[in-house]
Amino acid sequence: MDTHPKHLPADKRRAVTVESVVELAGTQNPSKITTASIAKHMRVTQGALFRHFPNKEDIWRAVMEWVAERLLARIDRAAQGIESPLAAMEAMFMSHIKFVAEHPGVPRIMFGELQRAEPTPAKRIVQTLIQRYEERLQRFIEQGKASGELSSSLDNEAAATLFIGTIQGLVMQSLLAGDVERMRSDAPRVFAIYRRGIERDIGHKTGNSQ
Amino acid sequence: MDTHPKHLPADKRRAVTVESVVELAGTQNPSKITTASIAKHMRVTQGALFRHFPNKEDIWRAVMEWVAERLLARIDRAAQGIESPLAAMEAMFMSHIKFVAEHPGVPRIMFGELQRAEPTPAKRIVQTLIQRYEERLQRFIEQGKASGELSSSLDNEAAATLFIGTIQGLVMQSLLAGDVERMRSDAPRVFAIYRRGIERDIGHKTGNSQ
DNA sequence: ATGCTAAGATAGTAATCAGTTACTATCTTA
DNA sequence: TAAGATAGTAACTGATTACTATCTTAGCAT
Repeated sequence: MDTHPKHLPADKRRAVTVESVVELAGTQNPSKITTASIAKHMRVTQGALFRHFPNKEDIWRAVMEWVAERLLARIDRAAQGIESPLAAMEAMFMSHIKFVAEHPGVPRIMFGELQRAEPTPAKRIVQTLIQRYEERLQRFIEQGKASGELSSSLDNEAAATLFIGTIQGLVMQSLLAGDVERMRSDAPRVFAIYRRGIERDIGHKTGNSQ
Repeated sequence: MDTHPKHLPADKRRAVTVESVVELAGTQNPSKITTASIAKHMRVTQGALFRHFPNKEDIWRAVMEWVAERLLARIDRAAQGIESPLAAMEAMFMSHIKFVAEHPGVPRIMFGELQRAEPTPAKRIVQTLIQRYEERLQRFIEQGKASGELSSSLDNEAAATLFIGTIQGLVMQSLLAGDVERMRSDAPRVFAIYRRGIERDIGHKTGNSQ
């Protein structure tokens, strides 16, 4: 069981490359990831990368596809089979956080990509990812309104924006602190406030009696 | 009135440099800002920059100081003289958004700096900025609880995290869309949900009667 | 006017980057 | 088992980077 066979079929090698980039992004600024550092991480010479990718931009495109695919699959699986729309949204939220905690490089990559002014292929993919994410959210929000779980006066778009923004903010804060675990522990507490902001306002017990 | 005098006193030149970087970051990836591009933007040769800054890192440090100073001043001024803690928080929120909309380079710079793994001087400054920001929020949250505007069962830390996260998410979305104006128009709608999440739950009219 | 000095211009440097080239090793299959 | 296809290596190239050494001048005090 050699863990580092010299020769790999092209598709395997491409997969290894993408995973290497995701791993590297977990410990360093994505814009500082060079083809040389990627190659070193996967124990291959720098030139070998260009046997499998026409250029570096295409490596980033492949990375973003990997991310988008996995993330959407995770949140879809998390929400699957849950009756309550609000509970489904919570499951989406938590699974998203879990995914990011497992791959700390992912938010770095996404934030980095969104910085770009020019519309790179990778940026395109992030944009459609968020678009699809919002579609899913909108559906749950509609259902939630219909079922009476969510406030009927709720601003759908704003609610979706805030959902994603909440995650982004949470992730950003833990990147800042350099503490991935904080993200996990803060997630339920922060979602509780978001939840309170969108749900129908019956059943709250504020306990404020002053 | 020559707008481009050849020689400037050192402090003026440093100020011009910082402003140039902020402007450049408004239209391009901060990590792609080179000393040459900064110099070109301010109509000076590249080498001239190093008469006023020992190295590039120190330019970024100066930029971050500029940002931190201005942003804190703006949100403090916005909240000044407002009785209601909740209203003060709303004013902080809106002035922050306004500041970012005026300087689209600022979030790019901050996000970019937070990406860094190594603790650069500039990153340090962002960290203390957010720390001070949170202090101010905590104060308003405490006051809000005391005055009965905010839910007494509110999780202070989570509320502060979400406040900042909400802004970050909002800004990120508009960076993504490449539309700064969207940020301005979405801000009140998104804040409304956040507000609902933290305030005491009397007086809501959901209108949900199904 | 004159001389001094801070600010800028000019023209470099070494390091690093993505991408290329000529060649070699390994796998596959007829 | 020979031959073609695939994957990898080593060394390189031109472009770009932050930074520097040396020369020039603008603008000020006297």
